[in-house]
Amino acid sequence: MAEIPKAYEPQSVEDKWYDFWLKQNCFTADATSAKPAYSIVIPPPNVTGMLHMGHVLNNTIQDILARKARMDGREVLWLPGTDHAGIATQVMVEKQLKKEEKKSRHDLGREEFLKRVWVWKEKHGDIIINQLKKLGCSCDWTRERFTMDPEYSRCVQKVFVELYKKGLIYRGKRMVNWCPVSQTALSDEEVEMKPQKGFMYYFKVQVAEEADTWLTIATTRPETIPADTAVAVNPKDPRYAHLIGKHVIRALPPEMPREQKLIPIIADEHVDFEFGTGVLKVTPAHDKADFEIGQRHKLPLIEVINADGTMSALAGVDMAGLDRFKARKVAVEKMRELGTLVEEKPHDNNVGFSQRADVPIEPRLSEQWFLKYPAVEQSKACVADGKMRFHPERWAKVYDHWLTNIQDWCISRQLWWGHRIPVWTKNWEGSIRQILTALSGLIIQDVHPQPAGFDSAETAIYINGKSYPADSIALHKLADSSDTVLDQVGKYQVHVCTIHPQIQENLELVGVGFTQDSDVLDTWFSSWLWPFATMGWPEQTATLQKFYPTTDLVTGPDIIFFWVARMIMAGYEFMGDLPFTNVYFTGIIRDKQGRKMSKTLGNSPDPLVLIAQYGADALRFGTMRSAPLGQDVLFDEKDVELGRNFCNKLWNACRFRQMQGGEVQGEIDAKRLTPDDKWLLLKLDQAIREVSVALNEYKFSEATGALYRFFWNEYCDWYVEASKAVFFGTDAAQKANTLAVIDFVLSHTIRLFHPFLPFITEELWHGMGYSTDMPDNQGGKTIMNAPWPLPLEDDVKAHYGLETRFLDQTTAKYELVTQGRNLRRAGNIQAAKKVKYVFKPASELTAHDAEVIKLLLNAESLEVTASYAAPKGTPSVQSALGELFLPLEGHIDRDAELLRLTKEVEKFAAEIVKVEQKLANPNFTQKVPPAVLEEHRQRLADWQGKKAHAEGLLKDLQG
RNA sequence: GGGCGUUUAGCGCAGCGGUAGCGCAGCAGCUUUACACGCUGUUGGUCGGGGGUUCGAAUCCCUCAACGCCCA
Repeated sequence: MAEIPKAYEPQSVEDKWYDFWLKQNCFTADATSAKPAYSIVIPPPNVTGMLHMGHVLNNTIQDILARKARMDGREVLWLPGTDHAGIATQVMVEKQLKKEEKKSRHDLGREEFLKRVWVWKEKHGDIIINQLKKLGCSCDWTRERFTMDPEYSRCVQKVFVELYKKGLIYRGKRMVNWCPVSQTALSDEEVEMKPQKGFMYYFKVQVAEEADTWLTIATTRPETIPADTAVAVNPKDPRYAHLIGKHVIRALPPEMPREQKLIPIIADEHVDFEFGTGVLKVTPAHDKADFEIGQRHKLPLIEVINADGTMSALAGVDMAGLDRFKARKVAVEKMRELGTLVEEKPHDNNVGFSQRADVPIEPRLSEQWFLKYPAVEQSKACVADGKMRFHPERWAKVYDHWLTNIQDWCISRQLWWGHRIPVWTKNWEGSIRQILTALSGLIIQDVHPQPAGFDSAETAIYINGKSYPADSIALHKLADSSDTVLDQVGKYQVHVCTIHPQIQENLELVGVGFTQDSDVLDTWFSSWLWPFATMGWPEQTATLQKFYPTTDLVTGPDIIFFWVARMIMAGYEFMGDLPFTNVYFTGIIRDKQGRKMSKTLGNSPDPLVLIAQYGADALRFGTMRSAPLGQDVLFDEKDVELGRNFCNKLWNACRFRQMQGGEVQGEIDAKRLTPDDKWLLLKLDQAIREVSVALNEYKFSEATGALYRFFWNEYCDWYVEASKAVFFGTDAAQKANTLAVIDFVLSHTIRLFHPFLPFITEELWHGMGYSTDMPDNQGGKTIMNAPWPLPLEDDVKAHYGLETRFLDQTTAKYELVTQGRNLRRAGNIQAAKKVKYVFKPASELTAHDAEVIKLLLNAESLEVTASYAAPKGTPSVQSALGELFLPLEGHIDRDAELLRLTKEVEKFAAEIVKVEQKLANPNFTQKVPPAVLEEHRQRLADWQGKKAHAEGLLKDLQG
């Protein structure tokens, strides 16, 4: 720091040091290191993502953990990367295509479209990565991964085949959440429930067998009436029990002949008496619960809504082709015309929305791939028994509840961008023997050498659901066997699931007739492998051996099911061990009114703008300071401003030190330590303890709070001001000793701040010269590797004479100063006026302490006289150290002084009453521990003494 | 409907059995030779309501209420 600007200017400092760290490979993890490992994998942001406040919170925490671990002497791997984000990315490129070329993805075709996505990815995919660098993230960029990298994709495919072979993956026709806009299935977790204002429609249907009996049914979705295949009542419901087994005449579509409109009245325990009229229309093709009822009662399925959300021909002439919401209105109108509409009432209900397209999802029957989750029990147990810890702990319950009620995972998506399902299908006519012979020719293995960790076993063959060996020789042998069943000619569906490139090639050959499944896998089906697929799995790489399982995971609780739980299962299933030992769940960033950050509200500040304005350190510090454990974070730009102010304070405190000159980091002479020095060293010791404990408990706001308090309120406000008593003096040796203390404290403080404020601390570390004496790998090159400060050891404390009494004594001295300053304020003394104080010490006062008190009081002089006899009415305060007078020689503001004293007496009296009441209670005095009783008695005496003193002054003034 | 969380000074939070605290804001003053991104002093609270346990409750228990989130 040759030239010291008056205010800290972050921009150039930040860029300079980030470049330095990169050039020096400071973030690169060494898998061969002998140091204990610390590892953390980034929750991969979407490639389409832009840095928002949630990223700032999340990644600052990870960076703090990583930097702290490095200072603790650990070999740190913070593994970064991005997620291909199936729907989000595809939608984005499709939009661009439409805007720029007025084309749809179908106009281009699958292959060409995917080329475009890759072009987009190459061009824009590293935006968020560069933004993370701006924030100071110390990720190992040499290991950056993308979930569509070829190696990563191979892992996804391998996992698919393994699970497929185990029979955990199956294809099934099921109700899924269908997004009519994106035209793909969504998992439950991608559906967001939103309260909606709608209507409950009541309509009546005639019982076919009893022309006079009409049933009233309540529904929110009248457009699905043509898809009703039953009405259900609870068998215990006396209102309807006698009708079970009879039929009703479905109202829509009206043009349908009566006999085709007859649907049965069935009994089902699940029908709620209370809801609506107690009669439920059952639409198995368009409602999840109804589908299950349909399964139980073997009801037929009628689909009246198409994939794009329009009505099918089966909906009848009035509705066919209409959008589902328009059709609802038409259905109501039709029933009104028919006279079957009884009433419509406003009704609030929860409707599932597609998170991506923000339209109501449509429960839809479709053929999808499902996964039965593996390693569920182990995953549950590791959290339940504390092997893996959640912070805050309460998320463990949520996790456990979800795992207990777990449902199969719909892993297929009808998208183009993603990992294509590695299954090839052929509908084959002939005999199994012929099929086996043909397959044995296709399943030629090991023509291409496989990467380590992959082998030919990763192929599975199913013929009409029956498994066959995926081995050319075995197939051949089987085809040659005399089993006559093999000669049965028929129609067979053959599935080949393989990651073997040669086999894939063979299957695709013209004339062979296999076609690959057109679906891709859910994006989470790739990110659940993140903690190990990023480290070179399935090969047992050095990285994997050194850094798996990872130490911490930092993420939002909103993806506890999507991602966290699934990673744990994948960890056990494929690595045989948990993927991380601690999970820290951040809060959600909200604006200062507590609203979620959203683009539409425009309440989401751009972190890069904030960084440009205040500096990355300021943004980090402000965010951490206002982020309590497990609570949502109410973001206020004021916090960033505070962070900037803090950096400036730190900067200027160092500037002050520099301006004093002298030797850097000289030796501390224990004999020359003043009580202020000792007080400060003890406070530093306390701060080191507090910050270390807070960080171990993931209490980041507490850690920043402790540092802030120590540095600003203790070091700057008291110590630095007191040190001026030495610097303004003439004792050179004493000055040097004070400088040595300052350097000791600053060099520790800067290190304590480094995980939070990486840039300014690196700048100061070098600028102040604290790096010079350090070995290269211990802070000589960068503060990143400087040792984390440890609490002072007992022998060190003994050597420097750091007895705890210096804490109390010095604190009392500073309190005396505050009281003295208050005297002059209360006496309406002009701030600019230097005044004389007189101190009457209770015991001897050192010249140093007298000088410090004088300086802190900004006094013209401080006369220390044990025998001082104050003129009557002289304002004074009493403390443990003695009595401090402000003699004003006739310039007393009598009214102000009266007011001050009266207020004091009142306050003391109130405190005395409180303590006296307690002490007057015999139960209290008898049952309370002696120490507490003694403390109360002491307190009472203190207050009484103070009150007596103030009353004495008051009396003098009045008399 | 079930579960979880929150409720402490105007705002944001800490305290989780022994004298109610911090930051911001507010108020009053200050070109004090590191810092006005600063300095000094200072006003605000029957700790959501009610009940209980205890010598003693913001803190433990019960109950009610409001708000928020998650799952049906």
